[in-house]
Amino acid sequence: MGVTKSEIFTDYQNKLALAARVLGHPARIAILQHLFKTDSCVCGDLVGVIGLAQPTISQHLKELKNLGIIKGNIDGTRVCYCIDTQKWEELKELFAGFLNQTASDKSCC
Amino acid sequence: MGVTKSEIFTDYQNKLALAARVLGHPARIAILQHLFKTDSCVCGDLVGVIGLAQPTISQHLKELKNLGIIKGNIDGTRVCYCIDTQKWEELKELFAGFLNQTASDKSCC
DNA sequence: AGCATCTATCGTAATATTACAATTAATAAA
DNA sequence: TTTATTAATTGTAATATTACGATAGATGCT
Repeated sequence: MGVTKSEIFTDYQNKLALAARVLGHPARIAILQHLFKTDSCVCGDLVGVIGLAQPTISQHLKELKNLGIIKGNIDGTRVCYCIDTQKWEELKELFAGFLNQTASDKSCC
Repeated sequence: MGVTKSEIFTDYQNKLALAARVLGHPARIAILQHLFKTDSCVCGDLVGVIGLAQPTISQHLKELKNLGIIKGNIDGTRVCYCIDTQKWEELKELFAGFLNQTASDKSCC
């Protein structure tokens, strides 16, 4: 086999796992960090900043766009990217709801 | 190719991405939810709860253990699992530090 | 129009992940 | 000691991911 059995899990479980998987690559973390750091639209210098080939960066940007947390805007021959602040808040809430769970320390473990 | 170029990224980027990737499967989300929900040691009923084969569950548990967020404790023929609350707090901080970044809304995007 | 620049897509190779049957290992119970 | 029970490991097939060269598409410039 080798294909995740999404159908046996809840929508929440699938949604959270999908979001986590998109964050699960250092290049995508680096891209997001750079977008926050410049705090402006980043137009075309991502390849130089990250250090991967242009098609690879394009592929990572596509996944971030698919998740919805970045937006692209065509500006001549360039494309400018920035964080979708609305979607970022939603992502934050999604993770917070999961990570803020608390467990009591049990003697058995 | 096909192998992530970890060496071009920072330790933080690699660490966060690794943690996110471990959370990036619905079965592992489901396992963690179950551990929190029962708020006690879960001994042996995970296969029935999640709905995947025993070796598959064992494999997912191994990844969660490798990340350090769950602990296992041998109890006769069974193994009891629970959340490592210390490590969970660290994970929470790791994600919070990243997710709490804010961006201003820019007109270009 | 012709050329330069930048991004997306296609094709493909290498590697990683997911799932499970079969087996092994370890303890409990009879 | 034999048998039952439970978890981990091994082996393997199917699929997904990652990376990049080559190419295509779109816009700007001369």
